[in-house]
Parts: sequence; structure tokens; C-alpha cells
Amino acid sequence: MANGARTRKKSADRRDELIRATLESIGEACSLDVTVGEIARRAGVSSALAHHYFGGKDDLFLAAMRSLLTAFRNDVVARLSEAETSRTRLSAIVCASFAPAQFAPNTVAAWTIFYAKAQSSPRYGRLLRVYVRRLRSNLQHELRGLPVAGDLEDAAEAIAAMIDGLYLRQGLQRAPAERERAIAITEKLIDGLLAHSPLDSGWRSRA
Amino acid sequence: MANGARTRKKSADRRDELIRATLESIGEACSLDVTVGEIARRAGVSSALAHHYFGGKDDLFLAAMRSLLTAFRNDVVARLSEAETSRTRLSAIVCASFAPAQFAPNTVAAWTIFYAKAQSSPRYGRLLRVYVRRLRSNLQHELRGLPVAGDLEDAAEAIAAMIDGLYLRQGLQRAPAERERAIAITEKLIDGLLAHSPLDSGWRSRA
DNA sequence: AAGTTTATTGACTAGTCAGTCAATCGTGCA
DNA sequence: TGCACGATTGACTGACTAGTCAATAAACTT
Repeated sequence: MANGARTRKKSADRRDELIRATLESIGEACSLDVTVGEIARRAGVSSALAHHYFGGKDDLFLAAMRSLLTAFRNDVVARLSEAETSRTRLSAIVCASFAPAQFAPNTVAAWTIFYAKAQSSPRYGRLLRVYVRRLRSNLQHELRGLPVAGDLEDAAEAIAAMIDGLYLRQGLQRAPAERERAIAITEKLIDGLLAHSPLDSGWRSRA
Repeated sequence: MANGARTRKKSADRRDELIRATLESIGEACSLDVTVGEIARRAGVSSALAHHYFGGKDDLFLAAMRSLLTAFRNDVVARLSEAETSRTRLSAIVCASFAPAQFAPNTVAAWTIFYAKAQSSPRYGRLLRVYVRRLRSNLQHELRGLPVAGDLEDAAEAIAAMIDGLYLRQGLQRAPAERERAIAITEKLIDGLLAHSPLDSGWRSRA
């Protein structure tokens, strides 16, 4: 409908657009050093509206981070519910971590920035620790159903670190198809962590 | 010597102080969003002097990053020359990565920031790729002297990712003694990557 | 239709910051 | 001693930005 420049939308829609624009901006700049004006322009609104909805720049950023976290969590939950064994549930977590949506360059950049920021800012830190704890809890829970060789907590930490490390390194290489490779490497790590790991681990990457 | 407020120093000294102050500032803020004035204040000089020596903010940041990279490289080279076998040289790389100086919170934060920035800025990217390539090359070279189970390049990538991942996650946990744990986890990964890995892998962490 | 609420913006402010420049001050050299 | 060069700075500016506010206009209520 040719409504022209002035369209009014529901509050939630505007919020979503602003958060999307925020993640885009942060992702492209690979830094939190982006202006509210730039974000608003991307969302097609005035900067005053961004302040109206989110209060301040920091609140907007935190909302964007929260959106990343919940998107990931929802994906994990959905995939977990579809898997039947502990081993395949581990694979589900891996798959979720490297899902195309999560693995997009801008998303990776945003995660990295938030990871860094979380180390100095309490507000960001609290948010990120929720994610870290939940992922650790999930990993440990599934590992408990498997014959882990060695310390279980270390195994969970190893998997989490491998995921984060591969995630972080994504974007530095030029080659595509890094996604499949990241999954393969992580799966191999998991198999290595399991005692008497059979060659066939039962995982299968999804296109 | 009570020289008072006005002391003149050699150019190189001032540069070092400014770079140190830059890394401190970036590390504390966990972001590149620090002012030249703040950095200069930390170094005990005027902001004009920082511009005098480095030209601009970006050049100062790049110099700081370069300093991180060469410090790490020097440490790796030193440790590599002391190790005798491929396996112990791998451990040397691990030890260097988690050396207390490299593992300090501020240093970790600075690395993380640079990692993120490297994905969008060509200048930062070039710099970081040098480090990534060299580390990869080192890892692959040592792995060639060992019975690797599976793809050698994937094994090198796995080790590198594990190091980066543990590195990134450092600072999120509250517990100390993460250093030893990070080393242990990485060593275990390496052993897992080697065919018929013996229980005693020959590495020994250094206090 | 009148009134209320809510979305939306342009214009403004107060503050910040990177980078410049001319002037000052040591230090070593002829 | 005098000179020249590098170190160092205070003061300044031009540009930019977060956040405010009052005004407008669409949508919703009754």
C-alpha cells in the first residue's frame, strides 16, 4: 500500500526493527561505536524514536544482546526437543551454535563485541553469564548420560570453548564452507572426549 | 633525581609508555571507545604528544596491537627454541598462549577487541592474519612430526580454536586457577588428536 | 465527533573529542 | 656561548553525538 513516508506501526514492530538495525550496525562496525542516529536511519526512523522506545543507547544495546541470546536459546531448545539420545542432543547444541543464522558474519561480530564488553560492564556481564551457565548446564547434563573419559566439567568446558573458539575465528578465513568444518571439528572433539568412542558417533550435519 | 613535572625522555620510551597506556585503557574499557586524552593522561603526557608520535588514534591502536602480536611471537619463539620434540614444542605454544602475561584480563580483553575489529577493518585484519597464519603454520609444522589421527589441518585448527576459545572465556568465570585448567584442557585435546595417544604425553605445566 | 492515547519527528542543547598549531623548553652540538 | 632540533604542551576548533522537548498527527475509545 502506497502509504508514503508516514506509516505508523505497532510498538513491538518498531522495537524489532530498531534491534535488527542495531545488530546490523554493530556487526558492520565490529564495535559498539555506532551512533543512535545511524541505527535509527537504518531502521527508517528518527533517532528520537529510538530514545523514546529504549531510553538510552545502552538500553538499546542490551536489548539487542538479549535478542541474540534468546534467539540462540530458542533454537537450542527446539533442536534439543527433537533429539532422542544424549549424544544426538550434544550434536543438536553444536548444530545450533553453527546454524547459518548464528554463524553470519555480522552476528559473529556482535557476539564477539558483547563477549568483550561483558568483561567490564556488569549489565552486559550478567546477561552473558546467563547464556554461559545455561550452555554449560546443557552440556554437562547430556555428558552425564555418556561415558566421559576424564573430568566431566572439563569436558563440558572443552566443548564450549571449542565452539566459542571456532566461532571467533570464523570471518578471519576467506574460504566458505567453514560451517561444515566447524561442526566436524567439534564433533570430533566430542568423540575424543568419550571413552571408547566408536568411529560412528551417530551425528549427521544438517544442510 | 627530583626532576619534577617536566621530564624529557627519548622518543622510544614515550612510545612505549603510550602503547602501554593504550592497552591498559582498551583493556579496562573492553572497547576501542577510549579517548586519546585518557590514554595520554595515563601515560602522563598531553594528548597532543600522542598525536605527535603516532599521527592519529587509529595508528596508535594499530601500534598497540602490533605490540601485542610481537610480544606473543617473541614468547613463542623463545619457548619453541627450548623444546626438543614436536610434542613438547606443541606444549610450548600452549604454554605461551596461556602465559600469565598473555592471560591477564586486560590483555585478553584487548585481544578480543582486536579480533572483532579485524573482521571489518582491513588494517586490523591484515595484522591479525599474520598472527593467525603463523600460529597455524607452527601448529601444522609440529603436528607433521607426530602421528595425527585424521586430517592434519583440522587438527591444527582445532588446537588453535581451543586456545582462542579458552582465551575468550577467561574472565567470565570468577574462579582463579583457570590458567592451569586451560592448559590441561588443551593438552588433553592434543593427546586426543594424536593416534594411539599414550596417557603420559610428556608435557608438564610450568609454574 | 470529541477526546485520549500513542507514535513520530525536527530542532535544539550541552557536552565531548580528535586533531592542529604556535609557542616554550631542554639538550646536545659546533 | 649560541644555535638548532626535538620534545612537549595549552589552547583552540570544527565536527559530531546522546539525549530532551514541544509539537504534530494517526489510531483508538466512548
